[in-house]
Amino acid sequence: MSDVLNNTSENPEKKPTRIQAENQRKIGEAALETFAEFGFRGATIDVIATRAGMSKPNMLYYYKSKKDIYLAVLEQTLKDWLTPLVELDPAGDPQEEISSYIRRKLELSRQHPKASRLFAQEILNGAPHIQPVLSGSLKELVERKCAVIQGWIDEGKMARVDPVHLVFMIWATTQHYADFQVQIEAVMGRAGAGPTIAKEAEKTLMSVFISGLFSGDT
Amino acid sequence: MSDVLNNTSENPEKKPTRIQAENQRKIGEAALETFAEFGFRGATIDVIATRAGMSKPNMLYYYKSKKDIYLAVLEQTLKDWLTPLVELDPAGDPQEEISSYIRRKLELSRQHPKASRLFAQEILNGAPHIQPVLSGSLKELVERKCAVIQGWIDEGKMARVDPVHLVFMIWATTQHYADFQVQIEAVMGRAGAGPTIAKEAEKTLMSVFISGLFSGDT
DNA sequence: CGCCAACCTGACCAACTGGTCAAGTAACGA
DNA sequence: TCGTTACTTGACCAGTTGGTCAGGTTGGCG
Repeated sequence: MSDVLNNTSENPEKKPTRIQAENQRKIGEAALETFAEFGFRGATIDVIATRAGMSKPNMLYYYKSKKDIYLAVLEQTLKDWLTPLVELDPAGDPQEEISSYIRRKLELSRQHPKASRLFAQEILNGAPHIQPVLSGSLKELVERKCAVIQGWIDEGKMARVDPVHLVFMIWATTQHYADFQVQIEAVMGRAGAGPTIAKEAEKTLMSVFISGLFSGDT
Repeated sequence: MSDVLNNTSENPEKKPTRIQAENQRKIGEAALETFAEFGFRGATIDVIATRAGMSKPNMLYYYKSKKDIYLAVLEQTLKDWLTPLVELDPAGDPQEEISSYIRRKLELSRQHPKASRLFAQEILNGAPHIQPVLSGSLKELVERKCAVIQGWIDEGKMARVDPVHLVFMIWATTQHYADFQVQIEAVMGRAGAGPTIAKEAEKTLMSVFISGLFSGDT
């Protein structure tokens, strides 16, 4: 009997085969794409398996259920997601720190738009799988970083804005370019101009945020 | 035979009965809620019918298919959606116009969060039903209004930012409070404090946008 | 009151969905 | 080379889903 599998994240067993690693990568990619497009309920494991280039039973050999696949890919996404905020440095220069936070978030949005959309879907669906994370570690992280921002404000180093809403503004504006990509491309009338749009976006965001936060009229 | 029904938007027939109006309203409300939460594929007509308080066949007596229901509610949403931008007045004072545009969008987000989420779902799904609208009348509207903003910029009345990205920023920040409501409430740790959050949000958005756009250092 | 169209429903169906299983094939160390 | 284990699959199943239909009930108007 071989029941060593389904290494979602629980078994303490041996290292994965080459085939295992490769197939899990394929599945992850296909799942990300599919869940990002249709949400958990709307996505079907048939579609995911097809996009991953394997049969449905074979996919279920690696992850034992649709939910398992979803959780695996969501977990990875979530981790990547928080990294930029984690890196906001209390000891750094406020303007520099906020600038590079925005830049990092924009870059993440541009390089992993599907991950952003997956996350958006989860939240839109009511965050049924990650509610605890949101009101747990995410809340805690946000509070910690908001305290840092509040400190900068109190020192007169930036405009007096509500830190948490500022964070929301940054999340909103940066993720927008991933989540609403279709709309943006439609409105701007050029589907292939990703890099150009990204450059313009960064310039605009920077301009508004920086002069909105550091222009001195607190 | 009675086949006068299915007045999605095509038949040129007589005015709707009181029962008709009432049931279509119920269906619309339930459909909005359900599609907003699960997207087109993830929503089921059973759930919609149940939430609307009627049997599935009866619902299908008013709209002949799931897609019909979806299109009806999406169409209405889309109309409401564009109103604030339409009202941006070229003859008005730039700061006043942009301020009230943001305020109107925020208000819309607050009063119709489900509509916002429905729209977000449609875009995330790749906008399969409204692509033409996006690259047609929406694109046109945005271009017209961006020309107005560009005019203000050229007259030195506001900061030199790319108008279309400014519009995206406003869309992103305002809709965020509807689309990511669950996340916001989780992070802020108070589910019932809608009005309070909205007030803080408006203050923060205003502050950043206004001093970002009108603080004079172009 | 009597009639007709509007309204409503349980029962049904074919297609799809998540998931299982027995059995077959490929990889690889001894 | 051979046996064990990892890998893969077609066929299948039970539950769900979008949608139909024949027939029953109700509202309102003459």
